Amino acid sequence: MTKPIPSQLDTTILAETFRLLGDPTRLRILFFCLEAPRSVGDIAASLDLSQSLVSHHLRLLRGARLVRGNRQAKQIFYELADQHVSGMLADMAHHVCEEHAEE
Amino acid sequence: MTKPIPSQLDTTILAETFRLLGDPTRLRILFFCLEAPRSVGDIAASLDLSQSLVSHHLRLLRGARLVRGNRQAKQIFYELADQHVSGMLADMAHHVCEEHAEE
DNA sequence: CAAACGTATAAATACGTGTTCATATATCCA
DNA sequence: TGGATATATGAACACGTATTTATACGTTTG
Repeated sequence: MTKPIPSQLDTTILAETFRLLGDPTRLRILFFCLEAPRSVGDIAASLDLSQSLVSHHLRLLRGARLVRGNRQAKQIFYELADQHVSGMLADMAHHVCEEHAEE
Repeated sequence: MTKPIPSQLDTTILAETFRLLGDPTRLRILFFCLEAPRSVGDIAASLDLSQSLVSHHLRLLRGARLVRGNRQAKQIFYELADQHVSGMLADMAHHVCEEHAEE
């Protein structure tokens, strides 16, 4: 039940994750993949982004193990990789709505 | 019990918060203030940062209503402004420890 | 009031990074 | 195998931003 301060290293690692979540485009991609696994093309078309841009962002998200891609024929379907992340995103999506009500 | 996708605007707002959390220095400041309200000088000394740098970061955190400062004589003590944020940070601090155990 | 202390602001710089454009890799189909 | 589709990669650029240095503002105490 302690509330220890994370080490500087832990903090840096955690910040790295937050940093990735801190881009609107990436966050939109994550929320879109939160509903269901989505192909790169679907993401690009649905969010009105270039295929290249989506791919670049997915690479970063993959590198941080935030998303996970499954090849299905020509397409690759991406989904949230971690229960932690998807849970947190869902919470955040919930909180962001409440924020508007406050004050 | 729905799991709606946040609007693009909501996502941008949320990303703004994540972006602020995505810097190691700021995150260290937040964790340090999570334990107790801290003066700017205390933050700077304890985390080995310049007073100016701490002040700059606090300004950003204040702007996003993530921290809140109370003047006490010459010093200003900063603490986490929002229950949401402090709760999330505590969770994160918890998760980041678990991560190490995984795999 | 003036000096001292604590904090905030301004300007400048160095660096990272989001985006685009062009091209490469990979998988399927005729 | 060759063409078509889907995804990934590389280079280049524009822009934001974290940090430093110097200075200003505000508050307390002689």
